[in-house]
Amino acid sequence: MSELLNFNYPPEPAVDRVTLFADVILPLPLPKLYTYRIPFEMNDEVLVGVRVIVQFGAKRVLSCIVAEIHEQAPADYQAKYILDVLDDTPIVTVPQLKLFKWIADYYMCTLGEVINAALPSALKLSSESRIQLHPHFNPEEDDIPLAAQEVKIIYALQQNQAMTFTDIGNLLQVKSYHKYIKSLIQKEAIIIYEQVSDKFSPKVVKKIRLSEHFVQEEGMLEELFEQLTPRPKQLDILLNYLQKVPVHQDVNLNYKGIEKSALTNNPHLSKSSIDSLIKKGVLEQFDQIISRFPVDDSPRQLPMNLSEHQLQAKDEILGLFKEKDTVLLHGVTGSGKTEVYIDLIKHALEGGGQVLYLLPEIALTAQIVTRLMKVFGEKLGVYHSKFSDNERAEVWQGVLSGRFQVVVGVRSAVFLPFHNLSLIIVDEEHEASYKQYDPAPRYNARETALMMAHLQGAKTLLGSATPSIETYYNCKTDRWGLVTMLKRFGEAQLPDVELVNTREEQQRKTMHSHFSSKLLDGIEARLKRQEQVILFQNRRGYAPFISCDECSWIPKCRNCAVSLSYHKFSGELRCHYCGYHERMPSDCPACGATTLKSMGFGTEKIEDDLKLMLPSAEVQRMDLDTTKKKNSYQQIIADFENGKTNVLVGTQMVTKGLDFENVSLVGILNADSIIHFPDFRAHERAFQLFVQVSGRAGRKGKPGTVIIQTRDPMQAIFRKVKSVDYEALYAHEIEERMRFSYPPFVRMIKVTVKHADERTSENAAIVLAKDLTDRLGKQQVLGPEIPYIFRIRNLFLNEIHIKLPRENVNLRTAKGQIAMAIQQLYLMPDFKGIRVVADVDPM
DNA sequence: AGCACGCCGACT
DNA sequence: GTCGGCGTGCTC
Repeated sequence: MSELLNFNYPPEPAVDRVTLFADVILPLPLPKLYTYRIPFEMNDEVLVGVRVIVQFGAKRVLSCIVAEIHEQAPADYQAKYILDVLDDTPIVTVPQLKLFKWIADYYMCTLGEVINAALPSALKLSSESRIQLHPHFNPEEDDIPLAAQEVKIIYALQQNQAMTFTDIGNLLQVKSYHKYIKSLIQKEAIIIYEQVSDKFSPKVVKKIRLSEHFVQEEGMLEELFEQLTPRPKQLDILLNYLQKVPVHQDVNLNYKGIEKSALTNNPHLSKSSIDSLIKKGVLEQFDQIISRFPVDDSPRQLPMNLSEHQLQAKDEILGLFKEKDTVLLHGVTGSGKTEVYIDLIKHALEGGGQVLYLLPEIALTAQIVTRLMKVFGEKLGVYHSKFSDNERAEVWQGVLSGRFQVVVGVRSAVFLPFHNLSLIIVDEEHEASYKQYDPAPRYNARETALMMAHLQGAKTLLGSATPSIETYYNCKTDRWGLVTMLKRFGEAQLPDVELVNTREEQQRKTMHSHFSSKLLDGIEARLKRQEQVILFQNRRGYAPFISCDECSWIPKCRNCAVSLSYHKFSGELRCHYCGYHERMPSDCPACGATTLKSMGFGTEKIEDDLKLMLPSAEVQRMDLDTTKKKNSYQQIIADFENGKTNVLVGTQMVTKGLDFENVSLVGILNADSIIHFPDFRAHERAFQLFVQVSGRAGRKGKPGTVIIQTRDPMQAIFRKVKSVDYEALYAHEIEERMRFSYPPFVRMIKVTVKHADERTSENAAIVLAKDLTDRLGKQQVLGPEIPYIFRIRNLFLNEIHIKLPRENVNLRTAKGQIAMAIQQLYLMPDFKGIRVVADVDPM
């Protein structure tokens, strides 16, 4: 038949029903994808990126993400059918799937682990076994002998329709309730089924509006008034509604209606009369999905004016973006980087793209969110780890739908379903907290952001006052662009850094507990002048350990190779690695002496000592222990901001992003513990930390003072801190990194071998290291060595460090070799129960 | 990750 | 004799 003739016929019905298969990512740590068959009727609904429900194994029903659709029937097994499709449109985008694949490859984990970390659990479905009465079972009539416990279960099921196993367990209050369930199944009194439920529930409000014909047709309202005259209450409601929604002015207002509660909270208007109006068909009730995030309706801030320096920085950045994908904005604390970011975000939005603004957790404060809200209003999504799961799911949906054009978020915000990114900002890019340490995926959000930008053709702006050596190296070698802002905003001066030799003060006996006389005098002087003080101590708790004066006994964790920290407030000894805790003993369990003394010091002791020495001071502590509750962090900040507290003692938390105008002194209690940390990044971190803390001192005209307590003020790093000489630090560090082969000259992978038995762990690590050496070469493999903390959660640790040269090594091949070596180890009968974890680019 | 199948100790 | 402990292995 010629094509011309065909032209007159309607299109053929789809007789050729294609058999399609879907490869899905299960939210489990499994190395590969699983292939399911798509039922014909779902051919159009199953798309890459939607969630589908499948049966996995004999019982389990799981929701998973479709990664690929094809016609290739599996050769060696019968594919099961997909049971259901959950989404009309994909909830994971194609560029996202590419990114997840990259994360799994690069960080040596499974796609399932990435999906698990990425999806808010409200979007993950859970299957729970449910128990209900057997449909043919009638407890009143059927005469089946039942045990007393079984009767109890049947009775409860009559009340509840369906129960879970845990419900039954709670009901019977015995451990071995399974046998009763089993027995009841046998007696055909109950059945078990799987239920998958969507946990995400949008927040809705009940709203009401007038039924349409009353507003659409002339004269209907007048008629209604007459009708309702004998019903004064109902008339009242109608009048009230019309007052709030002036339909006569604009008919369209009716469509939006008003919240039902807006009428019922008036004592004269009762819910029942509203309901009867609904019944009559005068009003109609409808649900509206509303945002869990309060929308800031306050007028948009006037366009802010960038300072000359900020404007210049912005222009430079935009200029560099023309040739380079990544630019570092090196701006000292207080140089006003945030305004530059905001301006760039606006610029990107005008171009129609999405923007992701990443911040470390401690820097994502209410202050910054409020500020961004003022500028971007409803377009801004916030993604914070303290948010509830529903809130996170809502941001996810909002990014998908395009409601949120800008997202400000923490590390995990890199997982959001962007599909049209044009700019990513990674503020405080040097922060170690961008790296997830445990569990997998052990990803670095900065690197992940760079890859995402690459995949979506977006630009990345990294920002820091103290860039990481790796980042700066990339700028120095011209891979990335560099823009500097080294002037403090408003000509604020650099703080004056004073070093105090605590060794000398100790000899002169002028130390008061852990305070040098200089620091203590400094604090007192500020208090007199009504100024505020921040004290930094990089250790929480009261004391890192306690010791008996008589017999030198030191309490240790029973699960980890660490001493227990003393937390005075709770009267406990705590392990900071596994959370084990016990009551602080009153006398020594070893010798019975009552001479237990705390050794060293943490934030809690600083707070305590200070309260004793300066009773008039209002001291507040800010660390992991005081900020666990949802709003406690905000409260502490607020109290300090409005002057309720004069001295803030804290860990890392006090170093980030907080701008207090009245702080004129910052004290660093024990600089040495930070400088002498056994790690190749110790100096870099110490510099970053000291400079960041110092940045809290003196703003807006008041030059601040920083007092650093150390046993050796001659250490070179202090000169660099004093003059905030980043270049000097970089020059020194990069030289060391080159000489001793550390990043950025090599890529590092830390392989940790864990086992409950010390010898097994050690032997396995030796065998693994040998295998790795054979595969990768002698130069590349270091160790195994026993880490400083050699036992955590009852597992003995051994570490192997792998250094892969940047050039001439195929990273992918090398990782494949490492994965194979680990697989090989797992197969050895001697090492049953061994756990091996690979951490790529460890921090 | 779960859950099933499978092989050895303390109880109805 | 059974219930039940958790070791190993598989899940499209």
